[in-house]
Amino acid sequence: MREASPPYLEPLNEEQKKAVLHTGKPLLILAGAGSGKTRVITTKIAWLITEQGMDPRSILAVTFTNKAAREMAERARQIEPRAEGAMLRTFHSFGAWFLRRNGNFAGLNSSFVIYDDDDVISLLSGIMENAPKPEVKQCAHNISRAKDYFLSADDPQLVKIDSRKKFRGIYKRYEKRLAQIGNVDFGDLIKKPVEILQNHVEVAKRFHDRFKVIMVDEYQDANVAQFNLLKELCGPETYVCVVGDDDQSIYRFRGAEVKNILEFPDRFSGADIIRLEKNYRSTDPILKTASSVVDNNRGRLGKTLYAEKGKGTLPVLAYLPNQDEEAAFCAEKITVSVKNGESSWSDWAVLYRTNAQSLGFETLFLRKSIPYRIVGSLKFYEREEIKDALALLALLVNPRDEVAFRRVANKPARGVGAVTIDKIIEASGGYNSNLLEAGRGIDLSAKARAGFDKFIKVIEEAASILEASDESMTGAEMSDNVSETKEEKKHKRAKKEKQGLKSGEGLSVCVEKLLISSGVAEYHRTQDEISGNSKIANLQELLNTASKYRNNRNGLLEFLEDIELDRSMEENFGSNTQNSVTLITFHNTKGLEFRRVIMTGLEQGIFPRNEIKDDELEEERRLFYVGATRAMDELYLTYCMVRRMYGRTQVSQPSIFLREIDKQGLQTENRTEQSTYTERRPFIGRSFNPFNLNGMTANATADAVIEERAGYKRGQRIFHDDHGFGAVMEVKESDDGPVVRVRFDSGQEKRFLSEYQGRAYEKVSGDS
DNA sequence: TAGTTTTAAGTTTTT
DNA sequence: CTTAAAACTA
Repeated sequence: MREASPPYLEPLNEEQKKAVLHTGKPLLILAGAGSGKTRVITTKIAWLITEQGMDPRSILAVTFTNKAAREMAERARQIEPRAEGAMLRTFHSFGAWFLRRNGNFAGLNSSFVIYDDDDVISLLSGIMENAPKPEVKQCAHNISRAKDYFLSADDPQLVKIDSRKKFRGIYKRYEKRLAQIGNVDFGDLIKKPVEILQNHVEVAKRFHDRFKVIMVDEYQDANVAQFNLLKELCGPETYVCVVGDDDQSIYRFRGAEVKNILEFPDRFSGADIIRLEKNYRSTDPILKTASSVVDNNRGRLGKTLYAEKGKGTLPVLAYLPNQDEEAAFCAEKITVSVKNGESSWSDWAVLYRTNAQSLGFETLFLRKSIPYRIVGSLKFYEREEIKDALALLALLVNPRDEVAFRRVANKPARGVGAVTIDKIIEASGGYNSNLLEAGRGIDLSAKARAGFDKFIKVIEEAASILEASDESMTGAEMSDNVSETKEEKKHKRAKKEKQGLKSGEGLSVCVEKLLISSGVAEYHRTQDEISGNSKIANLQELLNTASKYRNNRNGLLEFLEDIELDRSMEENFGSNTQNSVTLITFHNTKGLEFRRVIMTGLEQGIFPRNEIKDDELEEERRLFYVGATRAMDELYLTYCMVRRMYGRTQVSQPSIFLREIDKQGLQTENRTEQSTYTERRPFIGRSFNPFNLNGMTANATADAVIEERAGYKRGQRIFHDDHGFGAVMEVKESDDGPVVRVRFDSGQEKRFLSEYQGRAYEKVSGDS
């Protein structure tokens, strides 16, 4: 039946073509970085539609980040417009979509709200009465991990996550409370759908009938629960195709199991494996640099990537005096290149390990008028005023939401104190109890009663505005399996607006009313006046975003869900970000590419992080590999001599990764020579060669100089008048001179400024 | 008990 | 240095 092969297959190489045309059995595509896996997936979607006559709606493709999902949808649509009908989502957004329609099988109302980590901690601290905050956080984390591994509160395996006896009880109570409230956490978005599919054959059958093809991108980052979800979604007829690269597994800390990819052929019997080893993205020197680091890992399948691009300029290794100079270096390289017309702003990406590092680049780029955009979770949604607003909205869709209730019931103060709040929650007890109703029916002091009645009114009035424009949701609509992509939603929204539906205002009408009548707006306005914040401006920004949603219950649910699942909200904030430099964490770069990449902060303690175990070091190496392989043409690596951290300046040591790279394959640039810092600190003299990284000479020299200045050496035994005998653990620089860290035989550690030597403690001869 | 001031602690990474 | 928790005051 096949005629001449479609034109979009032309640019593919043999293996890629094989992967696209593959049918019949499960398929594992082992795709190295830059080997065109997104092209394979998107082309495959097009091919299935145009050549196999497949209904786009029966195709499901799952990714890990919203950005990847959007990009995939975009590229698939470019090849074949009908691909718009396919379902392209992140695992979590698929889970939410599933639960909105089938949550009733797990006793879940369709208008649940998704709790983020902060909400979970807040709920848990109510359960673990007067436990210290760090312990609550630990429990929250462990519960989340347990769900990653698909472990319920009664699972014997739970001890592997948390060995403490009480953990199981806490987990149980947490689950019970969450069920009473009727909300879910992130883990539930995966775990609950699996349970429903396992326990309800008829639901499973519906999904097996619906999705004939399931594809998973970045499969190396799937956790156990996500694997289970894939397994349950696959019926006997389903064609399953996963794409991954064990060298790019960077989410182990979140429960990702590389085993999933290694054991895929066992779990899906008869699976074929296709390897994509031709790299089209990067030049040979860039690929060599990336590989030389990840090659040091033990636990990997091992593969060779061939640079189809061939030769290119060598990556630049730059040594800078401090982080301000590091930012200046980036700014300079970028500006010069752009002004010369060699590149545009958007060709550039600045990568860092932790979000905190972005600040320095932001401030400098702002001053130098370098356009930039930050990719990553927006701290916008963590702000007090935004959380307040969202809590009010959450209460509107789910009046059982204890966490939201606690947050806003007495904000601004209206006489409903903690005691009253506890009383109301207590009274609500059990299932299906509306907190507002519960509060209405109990005895309260006159003051509390007046305040609480006001609060009820606020919520009810806002709800009535919503209800008024709600086209009531039919049961059919809820259980309907029809996919509704973002694009379709936008379409619908636009259409509604044309039909004269409060155009341009939408949901913001309701949000605004709520903010004003609750007094939250007024509260933050006065806060602004006192401390010169811009909380009101932030709330305004939230209103702008809300205006894009319909002013009814569904619109509100959609709004809250989008915020929980996609905190970047690019389409809402990204209007002026077309041509700008990208500031991004290493983790967030996964799946992206840039012509020119600057990897910053390559220092011990930053990247890789300090005090980590071997397997964690391997994950950091993979992270380095991911970052470096994002670069197409040019790669820059920067590290600093000193770095400010927690407000103190510390001498940095070059990242161990820099020692793993062959220096022959790099150009070096040293900007520390003329540094004023060097002049003030002559102890870092000629003998300190920053580029002599093979064999730790640089570090050893720097350390030795500091130790000499301090008059103490590592390992040395000392005696302290108050603390007794101990050993010097570390000698390092600080703003106030060398600092000595001592571990005393009693077990406790102390730090001393070495200038107090002789007064604070005497030296004792001998060593360990 | 609400709101302020003082003190301590702290940085992975994301859905 | 920034932010969260504890301690304190009105």
